[in-house]
Amino acid sequence: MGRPPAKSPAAKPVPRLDRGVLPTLLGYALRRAQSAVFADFSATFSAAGEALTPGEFGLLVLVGRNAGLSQTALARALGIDRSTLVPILDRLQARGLLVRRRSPSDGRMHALALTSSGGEALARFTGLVKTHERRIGSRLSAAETRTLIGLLEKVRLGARSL
Amino acid sequence: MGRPPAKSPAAKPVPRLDRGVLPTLLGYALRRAQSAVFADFSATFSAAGEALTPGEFGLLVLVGRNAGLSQTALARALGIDRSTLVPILDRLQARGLLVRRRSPSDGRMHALALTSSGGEALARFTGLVKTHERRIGSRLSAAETRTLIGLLEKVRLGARSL
DNA sequence: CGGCGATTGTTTGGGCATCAAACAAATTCT
DNA sequence: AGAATTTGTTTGATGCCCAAACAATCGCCG
Repeated sequence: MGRPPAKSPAAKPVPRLDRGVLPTLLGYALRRAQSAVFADFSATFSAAGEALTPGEFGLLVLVGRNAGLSQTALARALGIDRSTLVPILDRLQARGLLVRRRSPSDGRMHALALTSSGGEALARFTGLVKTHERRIGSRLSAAETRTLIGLLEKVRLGARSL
Repeated sequence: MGRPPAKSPAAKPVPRLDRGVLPTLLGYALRRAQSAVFADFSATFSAAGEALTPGEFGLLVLVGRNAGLSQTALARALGIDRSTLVPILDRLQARGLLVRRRSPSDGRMHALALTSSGGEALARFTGLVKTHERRIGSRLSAAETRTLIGLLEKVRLGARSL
């Protein structure tokens, strides 16, 4: 499938370009893997007629599991600015997946919560994520997957320059 | 500066929020590691008074190592659309790091090449990247780093849904 | 108890990545 | 020669990201 067996002598040279040091770089491998995984995530959802990004999934899980979370706390957990979170919540709220309720104890805060339909959607999404995870981990044994997650965690901690 | 050592009993509860299934997900670990690594990359460069993204570094390496590369070939290698590449090259060219020369053999193509100053800059950048790589890999043995890169490659191949 | 400082969510403004669609110029195929 | 393809570009639409400024609200402290 790479190229027509041996037909046209030099239809498309496909020069197999030189990547220099890149293949030895951890950051490069990470970036490429991340990109492929993101594409697989998107494809898995759109194939099921759903639309969601990994970030939105993480957000929904966090809100679903932590009742009455504030936007600032959520932004912190996601590692993004509070102002960045606003349009994301707007969209999710417009889709009817979550609501911003005024906190009774503190009039400044919004207590975030999934709607019932948001809860159902999250269950559905979680199923799709499991399918997706099965695919991206298909070339790894269960032990390798655990190892990988552990190593990624070490990288994350080592990178801390924030 | 983090917080007053042990003064007020419950100044900020910091509720340690529940991440649900997220910690078991490979995609989640990947995304978090990627984010931290990106931040470390930026910090490493800006601390040295330079400014570059991982993507730009990869692009420069590719152009430096593959003389006369066309924009379409480069976009393919980077996994982005040719139209996305245009403003990126504009910026790099404006910084004097590379040039678009018209190909003598094919008037449609641009033969990309680093300028001499671009070559010098790339050498400097490569040094910074090595520093950065040392930091993000600081909690890993050399063997673990190799293992990690190998596992990431397997993930990338497994994810192929393009 | 009244004002001041801190916190929260939001708006605005700027930057950058990404894709799709449409186009002119150049090349290649028929 | 004429048609089809390729290449780089422009335009338009999303979306993420941050910083700075702001109104509303809360909490502390005099």
